Amino acid sequence: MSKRTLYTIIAALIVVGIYVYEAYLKQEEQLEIVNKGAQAKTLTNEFFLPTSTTNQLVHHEGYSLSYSEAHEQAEWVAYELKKTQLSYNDFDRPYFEIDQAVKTGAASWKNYKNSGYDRGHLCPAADRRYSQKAYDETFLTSNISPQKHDFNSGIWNTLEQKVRYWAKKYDGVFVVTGGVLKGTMKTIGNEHVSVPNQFYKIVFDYNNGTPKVIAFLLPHKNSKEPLHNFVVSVDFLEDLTGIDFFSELDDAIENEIEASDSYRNWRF
DNA sequence: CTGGGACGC
DNA sequence: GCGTCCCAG
Repeated sequence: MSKRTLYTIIAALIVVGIYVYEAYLKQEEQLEIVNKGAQAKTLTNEFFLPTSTTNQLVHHEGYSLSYSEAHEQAEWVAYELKKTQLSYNDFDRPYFEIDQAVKTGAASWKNYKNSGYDRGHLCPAADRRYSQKAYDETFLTSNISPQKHDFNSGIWNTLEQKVRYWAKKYDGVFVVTGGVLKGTMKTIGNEHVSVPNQFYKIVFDYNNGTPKVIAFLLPHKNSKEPLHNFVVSVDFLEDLTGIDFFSELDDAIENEIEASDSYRNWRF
């Protein structure tokens, strides 16, 4: 065998070796994502998770979500906000990243660039300030929806602050939130991210005597009306979205709390 | 708190 | 792409 042939063979082996090694690394990375999801799932109180109409559940450590590929955003994001998680840590805002745990491919943040719409958090960054990791995790593109800035910084922000107030007052709450992905919607970006015409939020107090729930449906525009003007029943939201929000909850409790659109048990 | 955009490396 | 600075609701 000539030296030249030998060198050619060695070079070929090196190329193949690199290729195999890269494939190995990629597989390890995928496994890590899957394991993290499984771990997060066991840490999540699954009984309260809504159903996924899109059959794509994603679990992160700080929240779970159901991703709608058709609308390039979550149909719901759900998380527990414990009283002990409320914190005044002031982390630097990271860059938004594509959520690699979304198998169909989460939207790029570039869809939002110069769109005129905010990258509106569904699980608010301020609700996950108990650790840098949890905070950064809210900046995944699976956790955002296009929102008008005056809405996001206005009545939506007010509602998010109210949730933190309730979490403190009632020693923790469960939260489910999202845009209503129905009807005719405008889209933004190359991936056509839908702009919801309404946003909802459900707050569940599970450990303060009798379980109680309050649900809001807000048009996608800012308002100076009081928040209680936007209270609806969970049943109403279920009819609107097709999502079953408390399917794992005891039926008797479920039926009672879902039918109510009263806010008499909630202090504003 | 909720976010945006411009500029330089 | 990342850091820094300045901006508004």
